[in-house]
Amino acid sequence: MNDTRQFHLLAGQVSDRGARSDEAIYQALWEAIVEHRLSPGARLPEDALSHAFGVSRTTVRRVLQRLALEQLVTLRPNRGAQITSPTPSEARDVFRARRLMEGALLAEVLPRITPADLKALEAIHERETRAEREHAIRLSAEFHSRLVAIADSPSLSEALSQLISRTSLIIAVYGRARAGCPCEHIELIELLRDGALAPVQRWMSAHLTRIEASLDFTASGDALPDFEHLFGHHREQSAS
Amino acid sequence: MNDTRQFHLLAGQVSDRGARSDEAIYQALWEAIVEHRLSPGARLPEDALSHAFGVSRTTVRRVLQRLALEQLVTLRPNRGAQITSPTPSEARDVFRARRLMEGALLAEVLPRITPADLKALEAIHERETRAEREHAIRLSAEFHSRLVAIADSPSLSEALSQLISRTSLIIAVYGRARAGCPCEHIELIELLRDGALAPVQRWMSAHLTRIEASLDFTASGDALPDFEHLFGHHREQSAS
DNA sequence: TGGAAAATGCTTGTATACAATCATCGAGAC
DNA sequence: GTCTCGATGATTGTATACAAGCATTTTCCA
Repeated sequence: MNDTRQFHLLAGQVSDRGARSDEAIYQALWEAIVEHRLSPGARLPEDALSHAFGVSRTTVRRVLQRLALEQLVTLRPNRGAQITSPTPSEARDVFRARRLMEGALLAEVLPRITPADLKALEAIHERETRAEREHAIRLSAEFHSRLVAIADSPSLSEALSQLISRTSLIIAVYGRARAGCPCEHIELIELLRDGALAPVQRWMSAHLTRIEASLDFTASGDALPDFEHLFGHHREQSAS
Repeated sequence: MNDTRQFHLLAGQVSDRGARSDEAIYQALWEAIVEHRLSPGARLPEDALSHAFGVSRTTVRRVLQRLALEQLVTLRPNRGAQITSPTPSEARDVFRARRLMEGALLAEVLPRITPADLKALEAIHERETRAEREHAIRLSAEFHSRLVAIADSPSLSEALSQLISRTSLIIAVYGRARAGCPCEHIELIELLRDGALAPVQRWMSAHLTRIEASLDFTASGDALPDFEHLFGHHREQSAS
């Protein structure tokens, strides 16, 4: 019943509609997914989204396809889109991939890191500790993204960003307590300041393993989120 | 003048049209790009493609968006799609990313490799040496894809596959002689058989660096490929 | 009363129509 | 003769219409 209002709050964030609204809609959905306001398994009817964002289904569909290629939503033929529920094996794969990539990337990060970078990471960590649960999850992802960005390799940054987003999804399904303890990140900053590669790599691997170990793969994780409360009303009934 | 016929030959490969033609069209375009039958800079008019493949622009557009997200084609607003011409800095980044990822991945490959895997790699190498120039490029990409697949990590395989495809694009623009000497791959197979990690990693890094070093970054690389000869005529004028 | 089959409603898949934007070509003025 | 401005053609961007598919519910029969 009235799916539309569920997404309206989401659409509220979208200011510049009209020209190139794809990016805005993508951002809104991406944040909602990463911040766990949209739970895995949630259905994403094109009609409701198009109405909420004030665009046609064509535009919504394009954004959904992009999210699907990034594995954040699953597109089943004739069944529509829903937030991806990673399987346990997919989850383990993502952590393995992250351990490998982030470990290797740190060797590129360390020689390039500047005091400004450390300051930026500290700032994110600071906000992490203060933020609400939801924002903390996004900020934790932002911390890792920012870290790998120091390596200055667009290809690797993008690949890892996708893995990081998917991690948020995994935590949404299998996470018990909070996601990987943001408090831990301060330890990494100290190690980065020291500048020794091996300890940094060891810490990162352990960090990711700790998060993975904190998961409970027995949970099912099928939920129907409350879209109405999520995105609020973007415009009344509208339409001509 | 009649762009349509340019793509018809491409469409000829697409047998199962109708239900879920996306994958077939994607494959056809992907192969044409990787095999250098479609050169960087080539424009991809939606109308011509839709006519050649016998589908609507909607379907073509979806495939083009996917290729764009994989960085194989570039989508400029109101200007349409064209095969991506990687910049020199993008090219260098791809090689750096590949050195890093493939190097790290080999540590995962080596413990898992089986005699069957070695046989499969040998088979690809065999076909590489016999194939025409065009197919050799695709087979070289396939060799690397197959190699990383042994690590059994879907996430990493997909990420690396994209980098490998982009490498083909880079060679198309900046390559002088043939792409990285397929003959070299036999050396890697021998090293893999030995089973020592360090030499394998060293070889791979050197292999990629050799390919990169063989490039000429002074070339511009703007060309308009002959679509008609490329894809042939898929169906006459058709349409109702 | 329980199960199965059919019908209805809703959602997606595809194609097409119309509007907007850009590139090209031509004409005119300096 | 060259440069600039205007018009025309082609291509893309968006929205909508229609058809096809799935899910649910209702109804009928055992």
